[in-house]
Amino acid sequence: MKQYHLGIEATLEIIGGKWKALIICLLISGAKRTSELQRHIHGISQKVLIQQLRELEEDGLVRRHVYQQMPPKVEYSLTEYGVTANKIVDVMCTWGKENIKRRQCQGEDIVLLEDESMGDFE
Amino acid sequence: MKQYHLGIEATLEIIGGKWKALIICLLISGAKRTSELQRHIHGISQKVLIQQLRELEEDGLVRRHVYQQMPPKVEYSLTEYGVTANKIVDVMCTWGKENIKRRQCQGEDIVLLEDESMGDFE
DNA sequence: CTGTATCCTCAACGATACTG
DNA sequence: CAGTATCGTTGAGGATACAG
Repeated sequence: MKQYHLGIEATLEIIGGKWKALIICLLISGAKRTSELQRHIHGISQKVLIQQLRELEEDGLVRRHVYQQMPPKVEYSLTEYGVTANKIVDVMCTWGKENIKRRQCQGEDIVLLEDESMGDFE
Repeated sequence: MKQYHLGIEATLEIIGGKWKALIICLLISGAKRTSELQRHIHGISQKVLIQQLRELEEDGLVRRHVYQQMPPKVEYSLTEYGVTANKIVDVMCTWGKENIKRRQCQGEDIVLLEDESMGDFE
């Protein structure tokens, strides 16, 4: 019998990885292909990306859709349950933006480049 | 110049570690001693706990207060800024609880033992 | 393009002992 | 009790090559 002591423990197990919240964040704006995701997640390798997607799939947050065609095309999207994680990701985005502003005011040399090219292209 | 593409990236850098959100969660209910924290965070070693606390301190979320006495006593608490992270931790707790319920309904053998002994003692 | 399989590296973590 | 130092382990993640 697995035991938790706080709700947050379960949350961290599922989206506590280094990249998962970010992946969900990107998928909120719509289904994305593997390569698309990788392009938007700076520093992640293909191997790890796919691995994280698999785990999110197992936990019921992400759905994988294969188009039978050549060349291959695969899209990942959020399940209805995955969409509920929106709540978390959303506050994380907001808080993060404020954090960046705060640090800029303190003189840190950082910048937030809002990615334009995300909504709908392909 | 450090570049971010989404607000959430900054958030993950700061509280994306394995334990940090949990630590903040525990500190919301009030200042805690090192040993107290360790007791509530199952599976963390003292070394890592202190390390994470130091990082949270550097990022301005946590304050360290040393009582000059023997035996030594140190308490950690949230700064005003740390308290703002409440928003994130709070949804994570809520979502986690719902996640546990959901999985219980699906037949998983898990349980959430709400820690009684947390608010005020000592 | 998507995904698997290897190999390899490095940093995070655990355990322990020790200091104040 | 709080914290540091050291050593050893392990596993996550990177790089690359290759298959469908």
